[in-house]
Amino acid sequence: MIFELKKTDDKSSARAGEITTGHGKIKTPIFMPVGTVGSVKGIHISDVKNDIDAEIILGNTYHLYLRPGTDIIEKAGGLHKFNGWDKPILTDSGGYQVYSLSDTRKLTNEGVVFQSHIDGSRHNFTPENVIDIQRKIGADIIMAFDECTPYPCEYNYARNSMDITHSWLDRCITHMKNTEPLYGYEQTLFPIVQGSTYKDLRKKSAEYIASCGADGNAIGGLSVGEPHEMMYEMTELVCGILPKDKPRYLMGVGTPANILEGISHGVDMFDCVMPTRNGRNGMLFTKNGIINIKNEKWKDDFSLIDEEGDSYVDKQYTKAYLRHLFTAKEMLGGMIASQHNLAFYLWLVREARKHIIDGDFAQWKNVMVKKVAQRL
RNA sequence: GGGGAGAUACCGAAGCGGUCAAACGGGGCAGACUGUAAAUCUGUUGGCUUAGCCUUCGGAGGUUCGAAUCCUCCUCUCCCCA
Repeated sequence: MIFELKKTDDKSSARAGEITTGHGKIKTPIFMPVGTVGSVKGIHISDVKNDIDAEIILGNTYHLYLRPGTDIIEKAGGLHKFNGWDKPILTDSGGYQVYSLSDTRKLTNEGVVFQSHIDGSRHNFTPENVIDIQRKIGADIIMAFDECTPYPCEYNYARNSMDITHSWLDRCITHMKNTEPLYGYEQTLFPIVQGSTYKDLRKKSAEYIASCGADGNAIGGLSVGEPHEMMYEMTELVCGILPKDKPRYLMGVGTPANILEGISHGVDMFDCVMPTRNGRNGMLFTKNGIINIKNEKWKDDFSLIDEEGDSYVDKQYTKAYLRHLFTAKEMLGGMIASQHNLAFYLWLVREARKHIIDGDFAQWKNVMVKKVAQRL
């Protein structure tokens, strides 16, 4: 994997760059749609590619391992062949499930035993087999196995968890070196900074991760309920320590405003379920603010979903019609909203990149952050 | 024509003397959602000057300290038989 910095902003830490992978290039900053079980929920792969113009999507180790099972993915020839997405894929390691499924798992220094949310069966995840699974999935970017700590989190728990995540990282790096990609293209490991909301822990973790010399680095354990200012503060602190010549990935973030702030602090990659999940639940993100399309006020608004939107759904359907679909519980409603939201998120990061290159990112960002957070 | 059942809030439907402004569904309205156990979940749903008061359980009377609940009459609906 190669990362090339194209431009750095004068008035902020924002950067424009380009990542080259075995499945093509990614222009940064980038938003990566989440496709947990191998599908970006509700969206055809052709629309992810041609309408939304996504450059890379996510998959999830825990979920794909449980279903359809690593053997099926391997038989298919990897996730790219299985779902038909021929651009880069990044897989999360299951570290987020250590957090989100905390009621049904047991964490030790060795790894994590999960009880399947599907059938209750027990499954052992270690840094080593998580790498093996991701090798078989065939992700271009592989995430290290970590614990995403909850918020709030006691200092001692956060410190101990960070130490475990670091030790797991060492084992991931070793295991990456001892294994080979299965499908003929390079796979790159991203380590993950943890440390909850404690500055000293974040600093220590960022220094540790920086010292590993990986081709890209991630910031985890944020956007789990902490105040936005805290998230920005941690992001800024960590980005100041992580190497400048490697891409930085802020995991699980976020709202359009979160993403713009993240970019201004030097983040290059983002992913979040928000455009799809909130879309399925009737929330539309637009450059002028947030719409709850289920609200009564849209019932006879026959204007287009988003006059300035890039997706064909924006010009194909009206707000009143989309509201009707939600009211009638038609699945097309969630699909349209998801597609609109993803197209908007991709527009947002492309526009950010343009402004970084043009040199007026900071002032553009300050205006946009306010606009996109408004309630319409 | 004969026999039977019933009328409760936006709709369906419990309640069968006080703890009933009335369970529970649905619908309506609003909110939440951040490396997806989510096409899910939560709140709210008579009015008002809201620790209280006012008006509501088909209509009109009545019994009772007290009625959605008991009695009388009326109106309407549904089912069965002819």
